[in-house]
Amino acid sequence: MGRPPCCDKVGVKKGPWTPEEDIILVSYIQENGPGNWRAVPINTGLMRCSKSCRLRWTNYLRPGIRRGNFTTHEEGIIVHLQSLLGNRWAAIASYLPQRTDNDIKNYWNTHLKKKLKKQQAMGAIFAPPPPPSSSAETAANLPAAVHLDNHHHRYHHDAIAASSSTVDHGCYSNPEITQHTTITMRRSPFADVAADCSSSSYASSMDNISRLLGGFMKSSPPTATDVKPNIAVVTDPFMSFDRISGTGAELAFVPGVQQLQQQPVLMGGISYDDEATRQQQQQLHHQLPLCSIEKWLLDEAAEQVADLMELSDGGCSSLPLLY
DNA sequence: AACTTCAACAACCGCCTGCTT
DNA sequence: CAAGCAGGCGGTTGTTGAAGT
Repeated sequence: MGRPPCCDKVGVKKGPWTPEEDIILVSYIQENGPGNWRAVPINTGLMRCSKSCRLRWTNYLRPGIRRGNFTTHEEGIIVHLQSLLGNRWAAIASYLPQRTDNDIKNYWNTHLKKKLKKQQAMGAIFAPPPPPSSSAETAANLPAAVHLDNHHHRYHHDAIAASSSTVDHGCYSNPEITQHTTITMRRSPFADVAADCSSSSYASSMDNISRLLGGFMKSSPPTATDVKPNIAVVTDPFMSFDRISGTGAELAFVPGVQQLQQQPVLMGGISYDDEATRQQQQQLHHQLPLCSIEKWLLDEAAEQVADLMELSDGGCSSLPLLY
């Protein structure tokens, strides 16, 4: 037979989470680590279903999440990836490690969709036909799994993970994680978590309640699960992480970062400020075989989109009809 | 000041896949 | 091998605050 039922729906609380519930959940995860969500409501006494607990943790409570204030660069990435992958928000979110799929999805639905609609309307009047380097062409270079199978998008992460070589810089390594993961920069779970977020409602103003719990997870050895929020990997060494600066660690950017078993680490812990380092990065970059989508991410296209989006913000859009 | 409309986003719902028993 | 659940994902709804009338 199968597993016992997750949680009976009778007596399950719905609606917004209270600070008390958040603290209970965070405290529990602090002790036991994320995972085994079925046990969470049972052991904590929370009148929430396991799914709700997981969602609350994944989208709002876990350290390392940035909320709101999407940069133009991030917008460009989202727009471009959406044009390639469709509404596969988890896949898109894997390229923006500090963003959750839910956040990206909401941002798309409330901001970007309108923005693009507007731009399309403008483009229909003013824009020339799409250039040869349109998304269709780019998509043609992607691994088949990327654009063929909507229900198996996780396989494209696998494909990416498998196609990406790993480079051991010896900065940090976690034996708990598979051989894919070789280096990460340890980052304080609370380092600038949502530092610049400002919101009035509880769910947003408490956008990371774990900050309230000093030393969260500090004592716990990093496991395959709890390392996730603390690391990030850079596949694009020249990607602008302007809004992430000051965190005390270089951030990582990795396909499938949300899926633990898929965390190949390509680079880490390197400053891109000086030219020597930049050349070093370029060398490294050339040494690393990248799969198509990563190559694409390194392509100028994303920047072009970002630039165009920026232009369009000024009210004079000439965005090519990529979408 | 009161009411209506709009925007933003948190959270729920249902489906799918893979795993456990 | 099959049944059935957990976890993950995307779509959608509900709630709240801001802006407009």
